[in-house]
Amino acid sequence: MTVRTRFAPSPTGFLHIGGARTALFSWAYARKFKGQFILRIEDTDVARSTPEAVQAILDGMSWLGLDWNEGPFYQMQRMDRYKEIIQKMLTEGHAYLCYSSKEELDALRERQMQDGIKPRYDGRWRPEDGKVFPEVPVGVQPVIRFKNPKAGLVEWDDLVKGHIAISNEELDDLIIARGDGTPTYNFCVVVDDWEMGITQVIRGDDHVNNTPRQINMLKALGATIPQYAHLSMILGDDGQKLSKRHGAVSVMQYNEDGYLPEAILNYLARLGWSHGDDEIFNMKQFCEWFDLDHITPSAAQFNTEKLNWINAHYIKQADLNALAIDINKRLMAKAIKTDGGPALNGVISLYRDRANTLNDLATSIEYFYSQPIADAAAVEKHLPNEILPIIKTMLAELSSTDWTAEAIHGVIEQTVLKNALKFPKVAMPLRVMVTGGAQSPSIDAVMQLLGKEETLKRMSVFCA
RNA sequence: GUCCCCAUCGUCUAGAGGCCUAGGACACCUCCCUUUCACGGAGGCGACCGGGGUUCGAAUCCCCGUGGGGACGCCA
Repeated sequence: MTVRTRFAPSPTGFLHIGGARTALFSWAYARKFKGQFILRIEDTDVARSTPEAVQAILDGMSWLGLDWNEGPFYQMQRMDRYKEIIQKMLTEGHAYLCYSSKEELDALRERQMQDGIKPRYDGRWRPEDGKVFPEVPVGVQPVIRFKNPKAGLVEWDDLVKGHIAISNEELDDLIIARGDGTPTYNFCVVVDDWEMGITQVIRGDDHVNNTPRQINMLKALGATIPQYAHLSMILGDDGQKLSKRHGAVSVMQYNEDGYLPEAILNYLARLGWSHGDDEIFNMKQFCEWFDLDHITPSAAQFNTEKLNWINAHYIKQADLNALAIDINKRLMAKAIKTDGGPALNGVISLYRDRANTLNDLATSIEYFYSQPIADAAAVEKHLPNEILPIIKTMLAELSSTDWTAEAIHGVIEQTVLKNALKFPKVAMPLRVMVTGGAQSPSIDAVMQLLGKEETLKRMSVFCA
């Protein structure tokens, strides 16, 4: 049987890191088995779903390069089909009308909590032999409930967590259609997973408790039951749960922050899944290696430090021209123009090994394209007055030097020799004058790239 | 409260009864390289939640405890 997996986000917000990993794993599983990956938008919560969120999810997926074979399917467009099936369940006795009001149910729930039992619907409108029902209240739009089996065990072999069994006594008759007739999540998932022929449902841990209900509905419908794989959640950097209020950010934020999609993907792949000691691998490799057997059942804490390390790795590997285009954009966003300045490719080559993010990289090379503001502490430390005469002499010598790194290096070395100094005594003042700070790659390489005119100009400012 | 799940270095993880005096990676520390800072290289620090079993032998299997998490919506 062909593997068919799906990613089924609800468009109530952006694609965050947890959703991205779920999508990645579902995608990789389908790719590994040459199957299909399906994207389905679960937008039945009309009040909270927005077209902006749909777009944000699509953007996130495409930035990461997670492509799908079918869809996106929108559940709101499948209303007719859901209603048809609900009608069928009603006729077949798998579902029934319930006239309990929300207030009534809230009160029930509260009482049950107080009594220390699991809150659940008590089945007051559930049709049973010889049962006498209360009078049907007027003006109440009934909801439709699934008639869950009362006894027995629901069990499945979770591909991540192993065998799980839950007693039907723990389950109540869940609502499958609201008062206004729109079907609810648990029902739509069941119908869609069934009709879309999903073979492996790979989703978040928070759905474990929905699984037995879904299996019961699948059984009532005579549907094939897919395999389930429940992924543990991703905790924030601080070990706390990610939520809208705390730490959950859009994957697109990582784009803005200067992370490469390859790095995010590679990092996410290793969060909760492993292949021996392998740390760095591309998506082609990942799709070959990926399996559900090596997924950790416990929650994983997000670690930005490690992400940074992986990102730095991919920056070193990245195509130089692509890097230049990206960095140029980031500089432009800060109103720094690179045309007319030193060639970006050269500058980036000099700096790419030192950056954790593209933003770091962009920031570190800003001084090539705009006047640096000299760091006062660095000036104080590396530019003592007694060095100025030496700098002046060097300035004169440099103005008649061929502008190659070797020639520049030669001038510095001669100066060092003539004045019986250590190399840094001359290199550091130059670094501060030219870059504005005390850290940079080889100063001769920097000066060469910056250009003769600009370098001498920056030096003379300090010699005035 | 009830049900379900989880538990190896600070973090991500390897580990499917002997290969484990527990391996790798990030971070941290030391040294080397060096023109500063990085990069890179070489070392180092650092963990099987506790208690009972099972077994010749347990990080690995079982039970209990403890701790953490999730679910209990006319949300998904």
